[in-house]
Amino acid sequence: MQVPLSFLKKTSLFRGTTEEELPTLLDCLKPSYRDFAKGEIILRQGEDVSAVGLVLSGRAQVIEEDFWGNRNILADAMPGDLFAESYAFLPGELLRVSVVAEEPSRIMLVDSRRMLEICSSACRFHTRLVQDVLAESARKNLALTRKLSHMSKRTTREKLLSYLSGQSLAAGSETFEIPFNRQQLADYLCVDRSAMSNELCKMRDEGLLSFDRSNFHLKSEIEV
Amino acid sequence: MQVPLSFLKKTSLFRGTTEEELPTLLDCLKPSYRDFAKGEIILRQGEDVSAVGLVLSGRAQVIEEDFWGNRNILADAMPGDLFAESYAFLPGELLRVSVVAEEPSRIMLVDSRRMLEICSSACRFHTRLVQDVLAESARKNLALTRKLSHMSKRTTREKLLSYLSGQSLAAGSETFEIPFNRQQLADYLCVDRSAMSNELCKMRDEGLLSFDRSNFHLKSEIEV
DNA sequence: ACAAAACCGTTGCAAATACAACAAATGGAG
DNA sequence: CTCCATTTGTTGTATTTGCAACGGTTTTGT
Repeated sequence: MQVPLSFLKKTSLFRGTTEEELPTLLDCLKPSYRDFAKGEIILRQGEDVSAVGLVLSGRAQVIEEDFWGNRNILADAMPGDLFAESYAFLPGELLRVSVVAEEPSRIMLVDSRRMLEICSSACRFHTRLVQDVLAESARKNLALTRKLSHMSKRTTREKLLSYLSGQSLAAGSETFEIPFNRQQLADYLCVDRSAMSNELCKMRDEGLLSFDRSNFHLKSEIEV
Repeated sequence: MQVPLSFLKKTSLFRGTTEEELPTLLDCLKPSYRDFAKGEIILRQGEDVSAVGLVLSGRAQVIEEDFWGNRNILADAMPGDLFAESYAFLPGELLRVSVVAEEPSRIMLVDSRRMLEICSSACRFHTRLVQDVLAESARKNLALTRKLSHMSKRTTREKLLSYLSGQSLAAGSETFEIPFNRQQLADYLCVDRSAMSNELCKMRDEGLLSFDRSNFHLKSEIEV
C-alpha cells in the first residue's frame, strides 16, 4: 500500500527516522493497513490489542462508554496521530475505550512486539523507533499530569492560577500568550466559560493579573 | 554498592528481568547510587534530567511549586518506585517539579540513553528492560487518563458515577469492591468527603445503587 | 474489656458554580 | 462601510459545593 514517506517521517512515531531509513524499518515492522468507512469501529471496547494505530488519513475518535451507555469523547486522532499505544504495550490490558472512524479513514497498525522484540536483530533503526515511542508516551504523560494538577484544584480561581502560573513558568516570563480562547480554556479546565470569564475579571480588578485576549501578565509584586 | 537483587527484580523497572540476568544488565547500565539526607533535593525544578530515578530505600516526594511559591505534592515515591522517567526520555524537557527526600534515602539513577541506545549491542536483556519501561509508562498513562475522565465531570454525582461505572466494568460485575475508604475516594476524585458521602446516600435512596463500606452494587434496571 | 482512634453519615450555612440570557467588542467577508 | 459570526464580558438565579461541627459505629491497640 502506498504511503508517502515524507508524511510518515513527520509523525511522532517515526520522528527520529530519516526518509532513507524508513523502507528498511517498515520492512522489518510489517505493518498492516486497513480502510474504514465513516462510523466503522476500528477498535472495540473489551478487546486485547497488541498493535498501535496510526491515522494515515481521515479521523478517528477515542470514545468511552460507561455503565449506563453514556458516551464521552476522550481524544480526536488526526492524520499522523497515534492511538491505543498505552494499551498495545500492556499485554493483557483490555481496551476500556472504542476507537471509531469519524470519516472514511486509512489506518496503519503496527504490532507492538515487532517494535520491541526484534531490537537485537539486524534492523538497527529499531533503537530510534523505541526512543520515539517512549518519548511520545512520556510526552502524553506530562501533558496529562499537568492538566490533572490544574483540575485537582477545587475552585475556578485556583484552577486558573494553576494553569496561568504554569504557562508563565514555561514561557519564562510574567507575560505570555496562551494557546486557547476562553471557551477552549474553560473546556480544558472543565469549568463553565462564563463563570471563568467572571473570575478572570475579578482577579484583574483585584490586581492579580492583567490580560488582553490570549495575552496574560501575572503580577508577583504585592500591591499596597 | 550493595543492592539486593531480590528487591530489584520486583521493581517495575526490572520486572521482566530474572535474578540471574540482573548482574549482566546492571553491568551494562552502569547506574549510579546516591544517598540523600532528609529534606535534601534529589532533582531540582528547571534541571534537564537524562536519568530515571529508582527509590531503593527511604521515600521521595515529587513537588510542584507555582508562580507564587505554593507547594503541591504530586507523587510519593516509595522503595521500588520510579520517578522522573517522563522527563528522562524527553531530551531537552526541563523539570517542572522538584524531587525531595522525605526521609534519608538511597536512590539509583540510570541514564536513559544507556537504556535505549545500546539496544543492538551485546546485552540482550535490554529488550525486556525497554518493554518494562514502556509498559510502566503506558500504565501510568492509563491511570492518569482514567482519573482525568472522572474528574472532568462537573458534579460530585457525575464523578462518582463515572468512577463506579469504571470499577464495575473493570470487575466485570455489577457488584464490586473499591480500594478506597471514603476519605481516599474523595481525595482521588478531588471533592469534599462529606458532600460526597451525602451524594452517595442520595443516590442510594434514589435506587441507583447500594453499598456497604467499600462494597458497591450498581443497578442498571429501571425502577418503577 | 476498655479507651482511643478512625471511619461514616448528617446537617446548616456561606460561598462558589452552572446555566441561561443578553450586551458589548472584535474581526472578516462582501 | 455594513452585515454577520465569533468571542468575550455581565448579570441573575437555582444548584451544588466546601466547610465545620457533631454523633454514632467500627476498628485498633493495649
